[in-house]
Amino acid sequence: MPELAEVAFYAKQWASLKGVPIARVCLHTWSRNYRGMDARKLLFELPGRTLLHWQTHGKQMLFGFSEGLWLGVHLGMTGKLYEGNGWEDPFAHLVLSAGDRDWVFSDPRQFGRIRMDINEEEPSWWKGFPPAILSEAFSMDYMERFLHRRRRSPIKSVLLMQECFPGIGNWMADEVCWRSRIDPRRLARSLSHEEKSVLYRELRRVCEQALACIGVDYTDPPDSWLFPHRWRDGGVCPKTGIILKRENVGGRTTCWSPRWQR
DNA sequence: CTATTTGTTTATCC
DNA sequence: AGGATAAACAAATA
Repeated sequence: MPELAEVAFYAKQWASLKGVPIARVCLHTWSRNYRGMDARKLLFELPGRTLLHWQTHGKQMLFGFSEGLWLGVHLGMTGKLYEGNGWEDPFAHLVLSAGDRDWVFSDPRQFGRIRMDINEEEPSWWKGFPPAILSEAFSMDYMERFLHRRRRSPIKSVLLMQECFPGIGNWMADEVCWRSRIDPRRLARSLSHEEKSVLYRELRRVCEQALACIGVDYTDPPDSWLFPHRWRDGGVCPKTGIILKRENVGGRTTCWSPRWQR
């Protein structure tokens, strides 16, 4: 379930690998997680190297190892990173070991992606990402221009486009629409300037607040959010007490509060 | 057995 | 050309 805050959390789970030279690497070369690369390269290149630093951008992660090795990780739909016993996990697809400790990438559905580069500089695919939602460059004006370009799509679908909203996924998009009191099915062009400005504000607040709970220790957001109610059968809007509605919007199941969101 | 899943890429159609 | 939409990917769970 990794979106912005979950990705921030999972990236931190490998922080304890920092400064520990990798002794052994285990993986399945056939795994779909390695599409576009030769997984055997990891077996040759990773042992002996040390994690120096890491960063995230939206749902993307980049781990920088000694002597210019970069490991890119995307968690897809069901990926996770953790420190623990890799042998106990039937879906472990990459296990880095040192002493008796394992750092594991696990992903049952294999929609995630691992990539490796050897280069002094950060790999080229890492550069040229759109501005992070919480950065200075992500201005109201910038967001409005994108909404105009995507004016014929439902606002829910627009929020899921990583080219403008890096890190936003299904639950965050629903949360932002709910807080902004906007019906997720509405086309982007139907939003007034006032509504866009509420959307902009709530978008940034959801990112900030999700990073402060899920991003820190995976604590669920409180019951005052849509989050804990949206998948529950018979779930009720915390604002109105009315039963939440669920419907497919732009190919994704979407949850909203009928009277509350217009 | 069927439908569903918090993501992305590709094909197809407009 | 650029944009919208649906399907595909894999495997668990209800």
